[in-house]
Amino acid sequence: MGRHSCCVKQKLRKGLWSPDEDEKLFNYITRFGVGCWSSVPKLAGLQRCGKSCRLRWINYLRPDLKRGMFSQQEEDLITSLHEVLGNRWAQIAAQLPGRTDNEIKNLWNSCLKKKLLKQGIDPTTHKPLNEGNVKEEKTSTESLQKMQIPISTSPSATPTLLFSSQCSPLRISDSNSYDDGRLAEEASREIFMSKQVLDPLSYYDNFQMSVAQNSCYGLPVSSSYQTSIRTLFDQNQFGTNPSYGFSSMPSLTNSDHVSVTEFSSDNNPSSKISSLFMNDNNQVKENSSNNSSNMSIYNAGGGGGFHQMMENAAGFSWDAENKLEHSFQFNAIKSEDFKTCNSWEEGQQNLQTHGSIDFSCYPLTSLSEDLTGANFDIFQQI
DNA sequence: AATGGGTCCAACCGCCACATG
DNA sequence: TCATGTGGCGGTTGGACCCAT
Repeated sequence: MGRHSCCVKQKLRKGLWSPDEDEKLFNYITRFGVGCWSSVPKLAGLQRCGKSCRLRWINYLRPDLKRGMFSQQEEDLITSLHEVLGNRWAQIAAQLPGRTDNEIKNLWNSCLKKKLLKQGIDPTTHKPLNEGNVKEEKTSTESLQKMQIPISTSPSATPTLLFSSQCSPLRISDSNSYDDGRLAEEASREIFMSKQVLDPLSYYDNFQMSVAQNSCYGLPVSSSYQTSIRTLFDQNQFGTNPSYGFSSMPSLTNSDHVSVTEFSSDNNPSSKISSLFMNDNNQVKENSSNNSSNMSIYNAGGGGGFHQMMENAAGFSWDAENKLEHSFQFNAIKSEDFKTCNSWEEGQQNLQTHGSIDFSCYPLTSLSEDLTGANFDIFQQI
């Protein structure tokens, strides 16, 4: 137990991934998706265990990753979420589109913890250090109760975290069971702590109302924090495009488009990939279809989301001699090629038929897998 | 220039939960 | 019901990098 059987096999590489390995994995996943991670290394020609491949994809190669520094707003959000959720990094990451649990965990351990300590706040209890030992046991549950967040250990459900439009208390929706408007506290407390899913559509719609009521997560929110969150959402442009449904693949703002263009004009190999994507994308008809897969969402709203993905893809930090430029074989993706598919197999079929990538059919991970499902439902309903 | 300490982060490890036969 | 395989998560670590001396 513990060590996966695939890891026991001999001659499996460990340690840092080479650009060549990244390339193989990326090419494989983008072409065929992921059916079973344990079979990926073999099929992709990698001397790695499936677990390692999965981690690499999740934490580094996935196109919807937001790379770069954390904004102050993101840090604030992480701190707030940590106060409520503790070290449940995957759940925290689910609230931060494009960020991985590993990334957030690292940020917490290297920066945020220290920041709080400097401010005289116990990073574990989020109480002033001199009060840290007092009523420590109450902290987490109190916060949860204030926020009307159900406490649970059940891992089965995948509810959606919503800002209520009617009132500040948090509501939980698993998109099936709780859409009758019951308050979270009426719903099972078994759910939220086990797994929460951000429903970006409801999230933003309702967020606006919550902000108007000076509340967030059912708690009073300072104006500065509201501003922070507001900015965070603005950055992700949820509000400007009704087609947005995949929060882990945020859109670019107009300025982002400019930056992409500029970025593409230099001689950076990565930017050449970006340029390649941009060229492909320029051929894409900008007709967003709401009855579409998540991938098609990239095309929605002037292609912002698609650009974001491409920018992120271009943002792979290959070393100076990276071979992406000539070795990655991305297929031109046309919007009409994107069909809603209900299974991985179907996605494979589409892939073979259209030669395009449909990420909605890919098993995603802690950050986005739930979003995928949630948003898929949303788009089916629209 | 060499080196030692600190920081950061990608990746690994160990465990748990769940699915399947 | 049990054994086994796999995915997912949080904790930990090793090495690359940075900076002061």
